[in-house]
Amino acid sequence: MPQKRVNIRDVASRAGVSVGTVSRVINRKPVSSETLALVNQAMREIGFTPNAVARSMRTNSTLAIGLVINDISNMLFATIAKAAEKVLQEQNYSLLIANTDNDPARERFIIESLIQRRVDGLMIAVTDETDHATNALLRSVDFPVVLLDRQMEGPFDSVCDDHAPGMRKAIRYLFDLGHRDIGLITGADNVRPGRERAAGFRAGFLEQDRQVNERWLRQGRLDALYGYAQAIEILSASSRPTALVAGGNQIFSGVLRAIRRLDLTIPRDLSVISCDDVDLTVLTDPPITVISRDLEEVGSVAAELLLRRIRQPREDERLCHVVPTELIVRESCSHVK
Amino acid sequence: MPQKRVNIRDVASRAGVSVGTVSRVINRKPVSSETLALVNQAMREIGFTPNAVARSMRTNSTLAIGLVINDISNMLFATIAKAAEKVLQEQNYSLLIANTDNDPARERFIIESLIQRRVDGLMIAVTDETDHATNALLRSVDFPVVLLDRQMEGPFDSVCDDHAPGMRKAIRYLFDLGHRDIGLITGADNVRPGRERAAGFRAGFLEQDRQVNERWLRQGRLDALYGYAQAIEILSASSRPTALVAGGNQIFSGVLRAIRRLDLTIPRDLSVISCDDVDLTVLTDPPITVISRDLEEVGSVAAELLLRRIRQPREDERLCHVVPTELIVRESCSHVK
DNA sequence: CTGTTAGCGCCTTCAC
DNA sequence: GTGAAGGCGCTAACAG
Repeated sequence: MPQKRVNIRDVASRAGVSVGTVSRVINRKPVSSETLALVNQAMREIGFTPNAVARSMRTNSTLAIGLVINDISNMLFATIAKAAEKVLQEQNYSLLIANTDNDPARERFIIESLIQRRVDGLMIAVTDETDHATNALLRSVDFPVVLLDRQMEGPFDSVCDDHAPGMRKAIRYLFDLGHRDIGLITGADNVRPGRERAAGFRAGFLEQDRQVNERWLRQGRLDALYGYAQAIEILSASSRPTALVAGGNQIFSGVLRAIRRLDLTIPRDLSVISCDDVDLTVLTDPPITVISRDLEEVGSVAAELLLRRIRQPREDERLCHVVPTELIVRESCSHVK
Repeated sequence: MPQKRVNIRDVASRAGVSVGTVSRVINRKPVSSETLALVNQAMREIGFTPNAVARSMRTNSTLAIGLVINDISNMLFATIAKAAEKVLQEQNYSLLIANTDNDPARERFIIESLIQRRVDGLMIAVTDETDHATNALLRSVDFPVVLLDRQMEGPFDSVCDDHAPGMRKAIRYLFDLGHRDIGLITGADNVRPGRERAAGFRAGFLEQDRQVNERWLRQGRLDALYGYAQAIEILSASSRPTALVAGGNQIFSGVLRAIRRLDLTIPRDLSVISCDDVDLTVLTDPPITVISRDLEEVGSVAAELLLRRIRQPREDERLCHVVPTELIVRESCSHVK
């Protein structure tokens, strides 16, 4: 573990030039080819590595971006993170990832820590869009913020998925198959995916001049446990829907668990549609019909939006990139009657 | 976007104290209760946020840890990352995540960037344990490094999983069921999980005084595409094994795809064992017998090891925490004959 | 093209 | 318990 306390000044004296010249070499500014060689050699000889902390301090830019999400071990966020990191890495930015675990207080703590670290930008899927403290904090920030499938008042760009239209397509599809008794389990209204999916669900029924059965519309959380509990409730009641939509990839995992537990067969006993295409929906038997979207697009567009805004922080209107949603029909839904 | 260019000096003059005193308040050093209140109020009034970059520069510590992996969208790494981040967050450390995409050159680039950023520590699952350039780079580093299920010469702590014994248990289990024709698809020898799983596989056969059928032992990569391709080859040959072990969670995904494609039924046509317990193995039908380990332990122990070493960088011998492996029997294997 | 110099914001002696 | 001063490593402005 060689302690490298070598700095630009050491390089300068070793190469017989000034620190300014070394700095220029590091930053690829015009330098005579002789001094360039000289400096490069000196750097190699004494094992110099530029100190990004000092540079950040001086340039007032850290080339670091924060990503704040519930849980990186959720495939959804992991996929988004990967795509975002790819874009950032190409531009020499680094990605700081922090999990809020759905805790607003923790979320705020994380944001403050990122502020102190002077990140150049932030991508965040806030835990609760109606949380005023978080909103105030995000508004107070002096770097660009991109919301990941969230809506909040403030000068934020966002990448949003077209959940509602997707859900309508799904409902229409189910109606076409003869289903009238349809359930949906998804997140609460304080978070865009839950809100939009529920809205699309209602819109789908409206379009058919049908009433939503409120007992079968469950809006709470987006996690597997919630999906499991609600599915058990809905499916073990005396009368149950003929089709159930899992409004979220983790919810689907819970729903499937419930279906196995109750020993139901898809699609004989129950038609099922999920959101987000993951291994599980493709590889389970039968393969599951899903409302899908390009998650990598979410991540890479979010990163690009951020970089753009960092480079030209014009005060003009905020962008909202919407990612389309698509119904992929597989074998998890059957005709009714 | 209020530009906050307030620093410790502004706070000091606002509060009518010296910068030293403000610094003491920030760092919770003893200060008279009056000045404490004074300073706190001043900080609030002018909206002061400590600058972690400047602090890092001064204290020579960034409170940042790097995590270098192939692909954060691999459940394996996502789970590890989550557990590690939790531990780090509690200690006020932040986590920088970068994907190598299995590219050694990119991996080196990332490591160098982390060095320049002066991270306080690094967790890494190197792409290729035999890569000398990467090894040299990691040895040259002046902060602690923890290897994630990898082995390399050098002053590195590591967290390793007990793959070989787990694989032996699996083989023994299959033999007990009457299987003699067993295949394994896993990573190459230049990466610990692949090497250990293959070793355990061979050991299992040795223990039974049986020969491994080399046609059915495939060591290449740990991704789904490789798993798929190899499974197709093995399973569509004129004679095929009665049992197949997927040596990795992504490989299993590919294997399952191949099985569906060839329209085989588990366990009637083929017994299957996978490694790592994920949604897919639990929820597919039938549920899959797996060699499992506690992935969260991997992440949290790695973080703890790192923090320990950061706090006391004694030169004493390197630690290798080994995480046990366990065979979870489910319904994917049947008796033979 | 190159050298010199003044800080970036903070912490840490050292006096008081 | 508090104030003053130096410097962490680097970049940017200016002068040559």
